[in-house]
Formats: sequence, structure tokens, C-alpha cells
Amino acid sequence: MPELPEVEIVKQSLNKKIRGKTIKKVSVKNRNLRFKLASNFEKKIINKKIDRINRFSKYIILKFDDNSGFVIHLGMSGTIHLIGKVKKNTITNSSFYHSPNLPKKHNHIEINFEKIKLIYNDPRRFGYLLIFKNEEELKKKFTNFGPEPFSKNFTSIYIYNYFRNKKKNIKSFLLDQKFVSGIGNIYASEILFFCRINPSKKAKNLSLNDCKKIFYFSKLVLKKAIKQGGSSIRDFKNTTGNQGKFQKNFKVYQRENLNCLKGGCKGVIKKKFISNRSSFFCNICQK
DNA sequence: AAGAGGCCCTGATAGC
DNA sequence: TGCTATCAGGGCCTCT
Repeated sequence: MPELPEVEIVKQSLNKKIRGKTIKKVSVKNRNLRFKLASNFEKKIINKKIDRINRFSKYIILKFDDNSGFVIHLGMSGTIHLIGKVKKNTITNSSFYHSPNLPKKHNHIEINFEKIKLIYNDPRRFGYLLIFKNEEELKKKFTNFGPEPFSKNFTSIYIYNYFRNKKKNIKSFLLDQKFVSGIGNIYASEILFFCRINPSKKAKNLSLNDCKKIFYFSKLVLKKAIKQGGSSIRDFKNTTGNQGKFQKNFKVYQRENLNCLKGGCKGVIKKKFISNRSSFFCNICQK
């Protein structure tokens, strides 16, 4: 489900709402996620204060002041819900958790703070939570990851050199987190549209100029998506249940058989499965 | 080493 | 109405 922009949106709202707060109670209803939740998960995070919230690629990183913490990956269908305690009855002064947008099923993990609770929901359970002891252990988790598009290490020369002798198509490299971190199936198609590169083109056949376009539009598309609150295809995205808006800007994704949106192009958007993932592209202007 | 493909899982939707 | 098949924002693992 979520790619870098969506995860960034979630991170930003976590930063606003739970940073500096202390975990008071943890209840786990289902440990069987992509990787089984550690048996000491509750013990390791209880009574700890959320000191910093970061993001790398599609991962949210929550750190305590002792540099331990945990990582959240949302997989395909994971969502995080933040539910604040609101006063229901002003006479008795009683309060309760108000949660109109919370799904009824698959709320696997609940992390309670004093006046707010975080709920991890994930129907397909492709996501997971992972605790780390210190900075070193966290670093180790990401050793095999390529740079994010925003990283200073992600340059057109890096891209060009990486693609030397690579026989695979460009689309699957954009999805390959060892090459670049954070791009997923939607943005891979969108980026290639702006680059005017056919998703099936072999990486080794890309010119330096093609690589410059990939360098430029990877950043541009992701930044624009973040600005718009990410993309919401089927379910809501951010922690309050509001939708992102970037799906309104899709040029090719889920636009099969519709006209190409590049000015003057008479092309039609085609759908093709590349490495088992749907890919969308213009049959004329993407060469 | 690089690349292809299967697989983990539930739910929504399309077609009969 | 209810069945079956197909497809989803990801990425790990195995085999060649």
C-alpha cells in the first residue's frame, strides 16, 4: 500500500501527536505479521518515552531516549490510527476514545499513551514491527538498502553506473530497494512517464541523459506526492482517516485505455505486467 | 552475481 | 444469491 510519500505523511502526523509521550500500556491481539512480533516487544517498549520519529524509505523509525526503539513497516495494507481521548460527558467529566474511522477487524496492536492511542491495523499482515537495541542494530537493518531519491548519493552517475550490464528492465529496478529506496509500484510508473522511458526498456540501454531524467523526476514526483498528502487508492492513508490527494494527479497509473496526458501526444495508456506487477505507460511517448 | 518466479494474506470486485 | 477467479500500495526466499 504505502510508498515513501505515504509513509512520510504518517511519520509527520506521528511526530505531531505522539512525540515526547510515554507508552503506558501495550496490547497485542495478533503477533503473526510478516515476521512474528518479538515475544518481548511489550516489555521492551513499555514506560519508554518516544524521543524522535524518523523515516527511512518505507519504514517509520520510533526512537526512545536510550537510542533503542522500533521500526514499523506497513507492507501492502497496513495503516496506523491515532485515537485521542475526548470528553464525552462534561457533567461527569468522563472521557472515552472516539474512533469513527477505525476498522472493525485486523487491529493487531494497540499502544496506549496517556491521552491518545496508536493502533496498528493490517488485513494482509505483510507489514511488521521490529524492535532494535541501539543505533548499530538499526543501521544493520538497512545495510542492503540503496539510497533514497533525495539522498546525495543518488546521482545520475550512480544510476548510470549501476545500470551497466544490467539486463533487467528499468521498471523493476525502480522497485528494487537495493538500487533505490522508497519507490513502489505507483510512483515507478508515474516517474517513467515523466522520463518518457518505456518501463520494459533494459537498464543497460539507458543513456546518461535518461539517467539524468530518472534522477530528476524521482525526486520531483515523490516531493509533489508528499505535498499532496500522498495517494489514496482504496482506503484512507493518514492517521486521522483523511485521504491523500495525489491520485488526482496520476498520469498513467490505473488509466488503462485512456488518452495520454502529455500535450500533443495522441497515445493511449497501456497496462502491462512486468515482473508480476502492473505497469502503466503511454504506447507512443514512452520509448 | 543476476534474474525469474513463487509465496506470504485478506478483501474487493468482476464475471458467470 | 452465490460461486470462482483475479488483482491490490511490498518484499523475502529459493532456484537456476
